[in-house]
Amino acid sequence: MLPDVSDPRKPNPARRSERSRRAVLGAARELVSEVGYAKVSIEAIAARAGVGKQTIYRWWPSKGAVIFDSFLELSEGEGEEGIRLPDTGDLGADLKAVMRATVAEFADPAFEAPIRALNLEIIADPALADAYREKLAGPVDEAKKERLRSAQRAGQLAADADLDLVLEVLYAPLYQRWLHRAGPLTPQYADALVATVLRAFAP
Amino acid sequence: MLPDVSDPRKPNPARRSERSRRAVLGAARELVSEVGYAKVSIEAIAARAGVGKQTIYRWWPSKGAVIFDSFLELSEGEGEEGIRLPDTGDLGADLKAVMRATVAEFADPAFEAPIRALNLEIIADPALADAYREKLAGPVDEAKKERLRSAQRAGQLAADADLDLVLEVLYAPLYQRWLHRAGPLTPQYADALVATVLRAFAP
Amino acid sequence: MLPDVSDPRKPNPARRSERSRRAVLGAARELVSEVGYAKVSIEAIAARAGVGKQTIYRWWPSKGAVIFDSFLELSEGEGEEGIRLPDTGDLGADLKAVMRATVAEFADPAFEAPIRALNLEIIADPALADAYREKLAGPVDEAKKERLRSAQRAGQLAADADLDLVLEVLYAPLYQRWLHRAGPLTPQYADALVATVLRAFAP
Amino acid sequence: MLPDVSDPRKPNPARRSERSRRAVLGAARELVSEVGYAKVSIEAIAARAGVGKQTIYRWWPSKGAVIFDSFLELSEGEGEEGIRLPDTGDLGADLKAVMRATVAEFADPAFEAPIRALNLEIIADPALADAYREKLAGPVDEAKKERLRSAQRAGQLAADADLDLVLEVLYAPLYQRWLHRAGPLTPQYADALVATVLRAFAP
DNA sequence: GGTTAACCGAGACGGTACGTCGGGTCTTAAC
DNA sequence: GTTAAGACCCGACGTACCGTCTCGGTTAACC
Repeated sequence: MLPDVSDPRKPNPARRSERSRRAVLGAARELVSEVGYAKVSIEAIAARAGVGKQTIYRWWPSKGAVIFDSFLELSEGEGEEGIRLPDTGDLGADLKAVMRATVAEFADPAFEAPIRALNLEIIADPALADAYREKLAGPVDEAKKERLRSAQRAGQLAADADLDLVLEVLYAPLYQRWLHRAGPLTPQYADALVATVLRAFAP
Repeated sequence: MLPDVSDPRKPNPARRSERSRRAVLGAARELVSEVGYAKVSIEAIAARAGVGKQTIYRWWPSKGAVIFDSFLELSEGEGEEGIRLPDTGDLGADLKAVMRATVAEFADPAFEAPIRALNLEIIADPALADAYREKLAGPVDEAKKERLRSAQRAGQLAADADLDLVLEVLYAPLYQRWLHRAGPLTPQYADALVATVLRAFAP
Repeated sequence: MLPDVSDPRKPNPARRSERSRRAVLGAARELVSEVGYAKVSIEAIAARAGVGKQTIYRWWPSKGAVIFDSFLELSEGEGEEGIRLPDTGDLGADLKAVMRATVAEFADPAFEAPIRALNLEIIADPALADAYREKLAGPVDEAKKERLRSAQRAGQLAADADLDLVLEVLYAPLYQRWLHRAGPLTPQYADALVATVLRAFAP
Repeated sequence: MLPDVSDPRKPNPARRSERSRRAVLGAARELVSEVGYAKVSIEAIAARAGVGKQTIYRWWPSKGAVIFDSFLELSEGEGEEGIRLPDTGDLGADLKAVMRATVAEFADPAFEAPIRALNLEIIADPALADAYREKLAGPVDEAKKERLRSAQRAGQLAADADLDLVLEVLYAPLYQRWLHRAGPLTPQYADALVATVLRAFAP
């Protein structure tokens, strides 16, 4: 057997220190909350984590990747497969509940800084965008689509509706408002989006 | 009347060098296209523009502000009041044309770097976001709403539709796809968005 | 007749503002005392004096020249020709008095900064060294030599003694000690120097 | 024992790069010769040495200290204990030889710039003055005093003469002339100083 | 007594260097 | 062989001054 040909001095993950990994991700999370994404430096993460800079460079390709991983870490184990939206049989009511919760989450100033940081990374770095879609957004979107399929079966949504499009029409306006700080995020706004989608994709 | 109390050594705009201003904005524009937003440095802008660094720091608060201004500069005088959307009387056809053009613009790799740069700034800096909405997005949005009002009068759009919401539903999904590189931007996608809006906000 | 060939836009001294001249020299003096020679900037002198920078550049070739002039100003009118050393007939006693006074002056911390500044300039700039010898040191040295000649006539000093050398042997050790901070400047030290000179140049 | 409380992030000298140290001192030496002390910048030293600026700031407190060190380096290993003045038994002859050599050295234009630079630093910075006396002047002065003691034993010099004073009377006039460019440095001048000292401190 | 040339204050300009921060690489010692 | 530690080279930061260059506004000399 040939030795790993994609050689470039790859470290051996088997010997990786779990202790250091967690310390780095924890420090990254703290620092993003404290000083904001732009002002976080690898130097500071290493110092806070009590870790050599090299240890960070060895295992992550960029500052963005570290911080992204620190978000991943948070969301993991959250439900383990178990992400599932409420299904009372009334699509409108269920969507309103979910959208109002989303609006509330975005409006929480405590989440402002880290979520914005996460989005800046994703926008700037295609690789992170892929990882985001696969690891974070993907499972959630799948759960949402599952609820929509249930609605289709119940005759509350056009059977031929493009579910990706439905989700985009539902979430993108909210996302854009928040991203651009273009207006207030209120429960009424959430309701309006749900109403719009129900009308656009009625059977 | 008191002499401007917010003293901190403000420079006198009357003596500002127009020559330097244009050189800086031009250099900023070039550099963003060449190396991308993140890698542009004030140092490089000053060097390229043949200008002292202090001249930049004197008139702009941040790198983002310089680059933002360089975009503003581009769009100015573009229409001078004259932004107006086509109005053939057929809202669907007109919107499709506009949306397809927008899709094409976003897909053009030459605009990728600068537009992404602009968006990163806007997302990261509330002050720039305000300026963006007022100076760049505002006039365009107003023109779009004007077209929608025309459609309302023609009975092609619900008279009580929230035009801000209409625009968001129309553009935000497209914007999000592009921002997250979440899928291809095709003419079909543009058409689908138009169809969705027409259905959602039908009279 | 040719117009002044050494043309380079010489300003006309007749129109020079005496007010500005004094303000500049005063500010220079103050700043040297406050922050030390090395940290004085032309910018600061101009600001303190309430004068445009150009006004300084118009009339002085360098920072050193300004500061040097500020010293000249101080010493002028001091005696107008009238510098004369005490002559009681006892050379030893007279020299001791003068040397002890000199020692005391050098030891005064208030004079430390400015005198050191003056010396740094003189050492670094040959032109200023010439001006110093002519305008400041010259008259004083001449007065000292006059006293020595009186001593020669009185038979207290060798008639063929090289008076420049005598002065150097008297003052240079003191000067060097002060300049290099190589030891304490005491009245005893002054006395020792006088004794040395009297022995070396006894008739 | 407490760990060095004067904490401020002191670097660890054990890990210091000898390569960088020598490169910096070499570059400093060259630049002083080429452009003169005042025009040497830390930036230029770093560039010439192929060294990061931080490496200089890490190990030296000021430009003066770097340049001073570059002189120290030169004089080291020069004699290793071995500084010793000629002792033919004839103090006058020996001193004349030494003083004439000193005069010749000072008159050499190649040494003018660096030596003047060294002196400016010493005069301006008390810390460097101390280092100078201890590391450079000290050993040489001790050798000179040794020769003088030998002369005292031989009855050529007053047994109670203050040797520090003797050295000052011998060297300070010469030093002052050179520093102020106050006159020519000739072998005759050297002889005159020796004669003066011999007379002043004759037994 | 009115014109005009100069000096004046102010301060923006293109630059150089400052001293600091952080990036990413490399070395050392400890485990 | 990975780790914590941290020195290294490098590039950029934002600031301080440099010496030059307009600007209006006095001001003194000459018409």
